[in-house]
Amino acid sequence: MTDFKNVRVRFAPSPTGALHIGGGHTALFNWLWARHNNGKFILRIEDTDLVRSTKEYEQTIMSGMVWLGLDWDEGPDIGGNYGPYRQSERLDIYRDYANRLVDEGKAYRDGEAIIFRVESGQDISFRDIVYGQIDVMSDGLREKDSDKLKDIVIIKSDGMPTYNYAVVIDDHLMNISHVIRGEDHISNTPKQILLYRALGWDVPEFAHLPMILGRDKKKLSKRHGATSIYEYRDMGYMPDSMFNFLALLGWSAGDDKEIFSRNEAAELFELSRVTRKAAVFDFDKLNYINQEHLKALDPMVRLSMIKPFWIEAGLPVDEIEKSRGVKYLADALTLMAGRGRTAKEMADFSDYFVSFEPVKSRWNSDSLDKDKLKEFFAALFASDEWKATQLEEIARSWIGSHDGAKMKDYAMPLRFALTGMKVSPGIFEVAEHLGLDECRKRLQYFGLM
RNA sequence: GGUCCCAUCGUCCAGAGGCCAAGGACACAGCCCUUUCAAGGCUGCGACGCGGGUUCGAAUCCCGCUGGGACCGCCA
Repeated sequence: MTDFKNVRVRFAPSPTGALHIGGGHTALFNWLWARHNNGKFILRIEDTDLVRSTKEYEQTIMSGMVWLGLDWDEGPDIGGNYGPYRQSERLDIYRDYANRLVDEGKAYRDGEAIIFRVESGQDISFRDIVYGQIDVMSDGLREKDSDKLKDIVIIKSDGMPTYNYAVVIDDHLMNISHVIRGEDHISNTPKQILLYRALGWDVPEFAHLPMILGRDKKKLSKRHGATSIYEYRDMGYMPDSMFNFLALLGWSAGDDKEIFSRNEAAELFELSRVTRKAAVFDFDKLNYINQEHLKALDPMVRLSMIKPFWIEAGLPVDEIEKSRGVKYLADALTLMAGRGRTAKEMADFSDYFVSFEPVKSRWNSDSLDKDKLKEFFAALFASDEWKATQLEEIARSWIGSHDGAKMKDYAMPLRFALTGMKVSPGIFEVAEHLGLDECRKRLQYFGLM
């Protein structure tokens, strides 16, 4: 399966909406196959639906792909030897071949449209790389609720080609070796094969991909909530994680490795290992994968992922970066190790490193018995070094020498005063990182010093 | 209604006749660690839809049933 020469695959979205999960999944598998074989990944815009297609969506889809890390070798923006890559710019090509079909008596005109005649008794079976042999006879191409044979419209009355026709012309002319697309296209394939034959062309390899379903096992749609790739970005999922997660829907390398990079996936990917069963989009797994990537990230890169969410929350990130340095922020996130599954969660859980304001609004010290705490904090601040290990040591010995004192009765108030949260990394580490002055400031504010 | 596809733990995958009294991951439960929550470690729960074949032997092959899904548009 790896001996294919000159692999050329394409992702051919119609610009009628943002890049959604299903489209991203298809694009991803095409990219994987191209990169695995050192082939070409082509982006082709199928904008033949005049009323729904827009340039804005075309742009959005491209940025969605860029975000996912799917780079293409030929496309409307960068050109290539097989252009144009926008179907609306290939109209004369479709026209010419349609006329040829009419001249040969294989198609006829009806109104302004051109329609391909479907003959009965044609064996239009094909072998799919993932689904195997699929047997179909042309007699099965019927009109809905009728037993009439259904001819195929190839040029619409508005002069635009139909999907089933344009896809054949383009895939052939663009020298596509493998047509990799969603399983919902399996039943379109026989029609396209009829067209390939009428035109006298060889058919490419076909590989259909399993669908992605919602939790209710219905085709993923708006009803299931987020469908656009961008919505995931905004929720705090990172591109590497989305890539990793999507790659695992309908494919596995066969080993137990589930967390991997784009390059590792490209290296291991095999079309023959793609699953046939539709897969349910599982947020739990996505969360897990995102968390794993979050943990593994280089500190500076991690910071760049978290920063936008801090800024969105109105925190003075740039100010802190200037006064305390980027390393302070990056290290703060390293301290968060494993806390937070999305970038947004991690940002929310660590806001107190950026500003004291959110802490003030989250907590007050009214119900505390401050006298004992003040004694304890005074002991802490007497430390000759503001280091976590040292602070903890002092805390333990202070607690050991005070009858009935428990660590949590002192550590928790400290945690609340410093973070405003009942949950945080080890509180002495937090204290060390915040620094003596900042800690004093916070404790004083709460009347604990 | 017609054509086609699919069917292993709740979910994602492994399994391509004996290595499977079915393995991993997520989720869930419990324990350990512990100043909290995570992370980490350990344990547990949990599936081959049903019925027939073929075979010495079937999750794996065949048939039927059932259950899902896709398509049948001058949308893609």
